[in-house]
Amino acid sequence: MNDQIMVRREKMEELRKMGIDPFGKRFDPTTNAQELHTKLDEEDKDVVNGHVVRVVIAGRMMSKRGKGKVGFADIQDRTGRIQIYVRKDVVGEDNYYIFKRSDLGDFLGITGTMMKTDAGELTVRAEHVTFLAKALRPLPDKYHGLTNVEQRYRQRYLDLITNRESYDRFIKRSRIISAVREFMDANGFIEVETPVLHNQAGGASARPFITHHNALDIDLYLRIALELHLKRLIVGGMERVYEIGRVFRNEGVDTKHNPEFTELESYAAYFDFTDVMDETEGIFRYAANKVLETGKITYQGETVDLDQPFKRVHMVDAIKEKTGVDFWPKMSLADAQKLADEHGVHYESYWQVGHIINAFFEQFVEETLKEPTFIYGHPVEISPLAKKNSDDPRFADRFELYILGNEYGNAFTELNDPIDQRERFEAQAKERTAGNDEAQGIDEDFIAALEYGMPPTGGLGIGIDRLVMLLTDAPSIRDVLLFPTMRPDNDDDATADAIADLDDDSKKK
RNA sequence: GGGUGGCUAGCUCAGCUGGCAGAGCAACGGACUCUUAAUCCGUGGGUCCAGGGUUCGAUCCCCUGGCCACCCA
Repeated sequence: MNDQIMVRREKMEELRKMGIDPFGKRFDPTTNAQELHTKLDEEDKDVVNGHVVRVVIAGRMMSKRGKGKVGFADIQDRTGRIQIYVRKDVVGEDNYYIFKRSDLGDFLGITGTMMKTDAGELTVRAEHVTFLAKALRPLPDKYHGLTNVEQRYRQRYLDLITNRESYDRFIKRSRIISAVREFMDANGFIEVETPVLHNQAGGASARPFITHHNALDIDLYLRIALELHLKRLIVGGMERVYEIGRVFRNEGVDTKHNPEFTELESYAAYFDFTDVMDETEGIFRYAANKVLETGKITYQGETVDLDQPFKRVHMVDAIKEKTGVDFWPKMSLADAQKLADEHGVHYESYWQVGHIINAFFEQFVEETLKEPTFIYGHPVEISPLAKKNSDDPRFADRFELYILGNEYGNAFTELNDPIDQRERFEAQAKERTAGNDEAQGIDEDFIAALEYGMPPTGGLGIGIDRLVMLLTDAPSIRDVLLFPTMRPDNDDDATADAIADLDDDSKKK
């Protein structure tokens, strides 16, 4: 315990002795910082000072400038900051003492009247200061804020207190998600909730987290996608459904990936993937305009106009344009492997032609797609849940949305032929055996659902975190996650982990 | 998985070629009735990420480990 913490504890006891609860009780603010600034910032000093406007505000004291018998402080609430002015001759000796002894970080309630200072700053002239809660630990530097990246993630509350741009970004995140819901609701979709615990991980290519249910004595998987349950609801006749939910993928962590993240998935009966393109454009455009009040955005120094129609390009055409390699002619696996060798594209033994086409796309095209672009016509081999194109069954009626080289969405005309679906699952199972541990298994219950009949359907998945990054100009996914996944930093935890690792090792043996 | 960088007071950061651990903010005491990164005078505050090694002597050099960030695959 350092000196500052000890001093604050002493002050806490001092308050108790004065009959003041250092952790306070219910308080009734009548307004907030933003409302006051909006109403009065533009008014002349004489006008503000000439009228008695009584207000009650509450918040955390962020800075304090005192003279002997008069002091100023900045109070921060959820809407911003407002200065207060406390005079000993106004609030009285005891009350002034409480103000004077309060620390940065303490919560105060102020009853007073509005004024403007000589410098023109809107200020609450206190008539009384109510002590609301003691901060027993000192806040980060009032000027620099908290800059230590690790600490900002581990102790997000400190980041939120001291770094307003971070606070505002999370407010925007909330508004973006609300806007997405508004758009979906307005288009006749209903929001549903499907299980997080799955008997079988499916709907995407990813390694799942495994957990265990004690009473049933079964292993369960945390979902890696929402897809297969939502499509069961289309079978059930709900016609337009969406879910915004957390999915979990047991893979690495970097600036674009967190083990748990938020996905929007929607399914609409009688849509095909071109309708879903329209839907996707609508979501992006609506969210941007609703939250940013413009479709023209800047992300990491690059500008994008979401109000313009998004480009629509077939994957094979995009590859041809960038590399000159033409995958339209029918070719054998050996032909494709030769092309891959010539262009330095790595491939696995179990890959088919389609996998190689996709690898060309990822290696040569993806990062060049700056303008919002729907890349469609993915190879069937990497699209086990998408319907084949009726003119060219090598490709699926599927698209991904790219903006500034990053992927934001994945969608297709859903495969509703249960016979074909079984074959696709079997191909996945074969890949799994061949060494792809991200390939899916065969979901018999899902196939059974399809056998009862699913209407032609268009489905969509959008990474909400990526969307929030784009709209809030955040360089890392961790900047839009309140509590990103972190290793424990506690020594005791580290020891516990080490022991757990030893246990795992002994089990393997 | 590989590479690079970071970890020093509550926070933000210095710390030279290896020679008594530093500043600003914050805190404490004092002065000050329109300040605003308040000012002025004074004071206290350290597991230099951890462990080992080299050395008369290590925040600094070496090794091992931890956590974080960035880049690459």
